[in-house]
Amino acid sequence: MACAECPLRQKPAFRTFSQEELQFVTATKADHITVPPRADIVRADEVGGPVYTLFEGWAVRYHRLPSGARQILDIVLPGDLIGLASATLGIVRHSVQAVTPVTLCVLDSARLSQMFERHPAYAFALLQTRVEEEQRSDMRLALLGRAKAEQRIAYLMIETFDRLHRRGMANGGATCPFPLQRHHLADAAGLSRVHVARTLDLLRRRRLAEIQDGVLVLFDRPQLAALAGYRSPGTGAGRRVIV
Amino acid sequence: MACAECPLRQKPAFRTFSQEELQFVTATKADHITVPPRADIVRADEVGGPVYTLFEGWAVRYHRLPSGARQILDIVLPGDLIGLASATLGIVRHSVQAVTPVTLCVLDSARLSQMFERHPAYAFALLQTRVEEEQRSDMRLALLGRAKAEQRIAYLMIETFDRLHRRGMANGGATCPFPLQRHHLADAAGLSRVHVARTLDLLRRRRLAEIQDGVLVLFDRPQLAALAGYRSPGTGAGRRVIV
DNA sequence: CGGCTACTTGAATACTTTCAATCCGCGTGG
DNA sequence: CCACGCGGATTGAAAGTATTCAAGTAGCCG
Repeated sequence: MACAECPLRQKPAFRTFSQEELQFVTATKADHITVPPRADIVRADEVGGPVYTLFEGWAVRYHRLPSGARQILDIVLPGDLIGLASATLGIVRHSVQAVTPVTLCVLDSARLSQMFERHPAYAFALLQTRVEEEQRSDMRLALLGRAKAEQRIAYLMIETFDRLHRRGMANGGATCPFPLQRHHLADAAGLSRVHVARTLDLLRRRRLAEIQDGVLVLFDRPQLAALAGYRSPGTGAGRRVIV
Repeated sequence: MACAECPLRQKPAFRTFSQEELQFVTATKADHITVPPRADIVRADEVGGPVYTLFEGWAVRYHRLPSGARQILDIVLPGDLIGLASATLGIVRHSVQAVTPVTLCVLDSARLSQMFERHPAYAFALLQTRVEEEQRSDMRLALLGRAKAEQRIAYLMIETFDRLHRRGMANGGATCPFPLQRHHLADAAGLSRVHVARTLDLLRRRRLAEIQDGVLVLFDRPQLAALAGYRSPGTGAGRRVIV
């Protein structure tokens, strides 16, 4: 798959490239690989390592605590960058695990500094994307620190739905694929599996949303958003960078 | 205060500048202002707005939930950048509040894109700094999602101590200024004030650490770090950017 | 038909919050 | 100079919220 034909690039979530930038990215792409579910794409404390773009499938970025507990830091969706830390700092402190079968574009991380020299606008857009991620991360921080179980689950549902939607992966309505299982949600929301199950049950019985057979359905998005305190991201002022 | 003489720049936490970069920053600095405790430096949903460097004093970055609850997203220490989101995306979703009297360097945010064009190495270092912040943010996420109250407080103590230490603000030993009050800690750790008080009491009686009259004392750093699961950041491979 | 994994349910327990009362230090104004 | 008010800290008790432990169900695959 050549970058020029990449279907992801055309989705509203992503920035449009200049001709030169596209050429640069194409030259930076080194490979195209596949990873099975449950396999680690990146391991914490790994040194060096390439940068990837998730092309297809879902993954989770997570951190394992000394106690053995796991915290999912973010859900990685198609178009998201993986391993920027290893490219900039030389080391990652988190791991990334495939949830579904996953396809990755492998990028030559050594070319990152060249990108800064030759394509400043592109580099700036990369920074923008990081800042946006930071804002999402801030919301999750507030979620874990101050929200109740139902709010946490509701928020994750809507946020993920919206992220997919902007990538053209939510078939119009209020439905999208959702391959995460109870234990993924638990580790993402800072809850126990049991409590996640009860909370999902609650949301379903209130006719707000449900997850059934790998599909998320938002029955009542306005109420769900109100419950979760969710606000959709601004009017696409800064658009995401896909590398 | 001219940037060339800025005492912060020489601390180990910060990157060394080239002559041209220093000149650029000096030209970017627009003003030098002071803010009293409890005042907001940045307000959520503000559009535009300048970029600041915290020159002196402490501040907190926080997010207010619809419920009225507050989550402190990060502690802002001297040398930290404030308001990068407004410069890159044009809008911030968090607020920043002064904890102590605070002095700020005001920077012309419009020059940020020029920086990317003229000083790619500097721009790259800025990205590095963001990635480092992201790693710290990841740890806090894991803390709020999966750690017990004592671990949360212990972690915040050591991390903050270390950050100050690298800025030359922890007088050698195991002591540093700590102007945050119980309610700040509560909002940072996702706990109630009452529980923070009890937890601090516990840590003091176990002779691990205490906060007394605005001063943090780490009695037994190794045990405290073990309790919190704290790992000091790598061997300064990527150094922070001060703007 | 096992054996596996994901999910569900109930009860007991643990952790944290909320509420309420009290104390303390500090600056103000009588 | 001292009473007063205020914000912050402390303490005890009661109420929630979420976890853990323990069974038990359902679906899938060899």
